[in-house]
Amino acid sequence: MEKQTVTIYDVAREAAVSMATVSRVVNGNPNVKPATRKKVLAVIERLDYRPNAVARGLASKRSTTVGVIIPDVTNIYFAALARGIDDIAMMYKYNIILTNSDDAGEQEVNVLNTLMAKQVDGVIFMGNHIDDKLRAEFKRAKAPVVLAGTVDPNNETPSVNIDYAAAVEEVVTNLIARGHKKIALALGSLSQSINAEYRLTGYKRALTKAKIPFDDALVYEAGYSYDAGRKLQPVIADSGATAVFVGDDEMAAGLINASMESGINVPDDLEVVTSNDTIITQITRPAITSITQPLYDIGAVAMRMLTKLMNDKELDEKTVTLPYGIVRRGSTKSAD
Amino acid sequence: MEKQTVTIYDVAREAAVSMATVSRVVNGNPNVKPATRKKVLAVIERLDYRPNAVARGLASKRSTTVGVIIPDVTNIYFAALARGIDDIAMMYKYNIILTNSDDAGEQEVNVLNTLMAKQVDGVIFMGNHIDDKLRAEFKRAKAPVVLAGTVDPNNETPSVNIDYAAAVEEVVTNLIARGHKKIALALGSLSQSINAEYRLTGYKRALTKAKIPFDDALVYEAGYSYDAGRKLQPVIADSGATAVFVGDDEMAAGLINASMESGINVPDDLEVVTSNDTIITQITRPAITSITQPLYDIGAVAMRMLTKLMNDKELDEKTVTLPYGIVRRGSTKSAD
DNA sequence: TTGAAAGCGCTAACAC
DNA sequence: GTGTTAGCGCTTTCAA
Repeated sequence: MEKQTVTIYDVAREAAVSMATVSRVVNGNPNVKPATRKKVLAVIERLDYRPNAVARGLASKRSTTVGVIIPDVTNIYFAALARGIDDIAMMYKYNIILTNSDDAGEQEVNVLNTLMAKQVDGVIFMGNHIDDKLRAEFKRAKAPVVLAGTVDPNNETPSVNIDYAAAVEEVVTNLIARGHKKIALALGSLSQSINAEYRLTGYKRALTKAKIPFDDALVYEAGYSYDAGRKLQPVIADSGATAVFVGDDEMAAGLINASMESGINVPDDLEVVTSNDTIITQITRPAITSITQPLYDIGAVAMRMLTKLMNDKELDEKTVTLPYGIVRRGSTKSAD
Repeated sequence: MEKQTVTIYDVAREAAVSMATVSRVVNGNPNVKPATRKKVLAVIERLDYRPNAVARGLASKRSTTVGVIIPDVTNIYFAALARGIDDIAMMYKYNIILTNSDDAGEQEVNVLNTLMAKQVDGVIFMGNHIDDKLRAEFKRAKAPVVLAGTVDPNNETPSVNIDYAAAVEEVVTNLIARGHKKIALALGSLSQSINAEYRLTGYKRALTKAKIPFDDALVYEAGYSYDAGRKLQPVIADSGATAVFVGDDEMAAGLINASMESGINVPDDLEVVTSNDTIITQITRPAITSITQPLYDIGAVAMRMLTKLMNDKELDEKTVTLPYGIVRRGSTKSAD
């Protein structure tokens, strides 16, 4: 299996120039006489020389790879961000080391450390919660970190998001306007700040505006999965809620399917609104009214910010808030 | 932003041992006196020393990273494989450089080359088609390549798959047994061998067994997307087909939703069977009968094979065929 | 415009 | 059990 490898030194010898010159032509340095460049290029071609990025990384202290920490590639929401990240990374000649963290703090720290060991030039972090431990690691890291679709309540780390609180507030306000008094909130764990500090906040703001008392019995912590949604359905049915805002599309799909199966009509008996506008929202019947987010762009913008940081440029704004929307589909009754 | 970096040399000096000894304890080499090890470990702790994986890679010629080429992370099917790959990689202390190829030959070749430049120890390739150009690159690569969920008709590259032809044959045979004579085949491009040489083959075998003449007007090349499925629906409706086998779950979902909306009942007027048993198949109404594949395991097994190859071990079998199943859901009529 | 030479931080013989 | 010494393949001053 061992194939001999041709190095910059071989090229230099064959072309009768120095390694430095070869390095210059490989790196597009303009200070090379066209004739020399041509000669070197010919030898490179003939020898099929491929620069060794690892050696280059060691010498230059830049690996041209960035780490991406994702809860789970299999999660449609985060996968969409990842695609935006990779496209922009590629555009800037970076590669992505992708690692799943399962949203587990310990794993996130481990992964971050192995990424640093691999000398990534930067890191994009996606997750549902950032605790002090993680924040400390970000600070300690010698490469910049940008959050994508991930909130840091302390606002210490640059990030790209939508205004989750405002979006939820708008959704719930719409629901209230249509007469709902008991609106359930189906979220992931409240230990995650996106839920506890943003979605819940938006929800409460809407209630307050409408002078509806907050009832924490209507707030449910479940998992972000289809089955979690199904399991939650009877619980929500018992609560007497007539509408529900859900934090994850798959969960919303499970909730809707289970409702319809048990004779609870969506939207007549229960209106459902979800969060991420993934393809799931179009596939269910009824289709799901959802907050819309520029998923791809969240990733893309985060990666753009990271490239700036990696080149020691200043960020125009540390916290980028992209616009959200709300798209009405069959899971809610038509506008009033 | 520059943080000074502590090297193996610093540790050696502080611990009053040689670099070699530090290297040994870092790498768990047993040939170190416990007392020495302890002393070194203490210094490592105190200095917060982190080995530089790039330097290690250059010196040892092993980067402990593998390249993963995926058509699109956003594709639920491939994402599921990717998760299996990453989990096993992590288990073996490898990291994954993930790159999207959009199934485009040229991009696949580029990406493969940059992965090789980064000195990956191996590559997992996922895609819908392998042409001669790509095969040549695989051969030329100095790191082993394993295909996951991807067929090489020439069988030159190690791979992990299910028996697509047999699965489709079984599906179509079942359909025929229930009285269908006109069964459509909704696939991706026939230039992709998984379609042209496997699914189509299985389809034809089933027809032949039942002495039903093959009609290529019933074979449709569409895209692997929800919208492609929707667009295909009227075409299939016009064909007079009473059943259809679909090559992608999202496409099947689009086909089903569009059918129901235009008054064609699934499964009464049109039975639908799909290929990948992703979560999509449970979300639609009716839910979709599907071939089941051990998605995660396809990735996991491929990665296991790759670890063997990377350690110059022999493969028990070059082509691994994992078992498939068929799960009946609402998009087909109940068993006869 | 080009070359010489000194590393980058680590591993891997080899010697002791 | 431990140290010495070459590199790994490249970038990057510094001189020329």
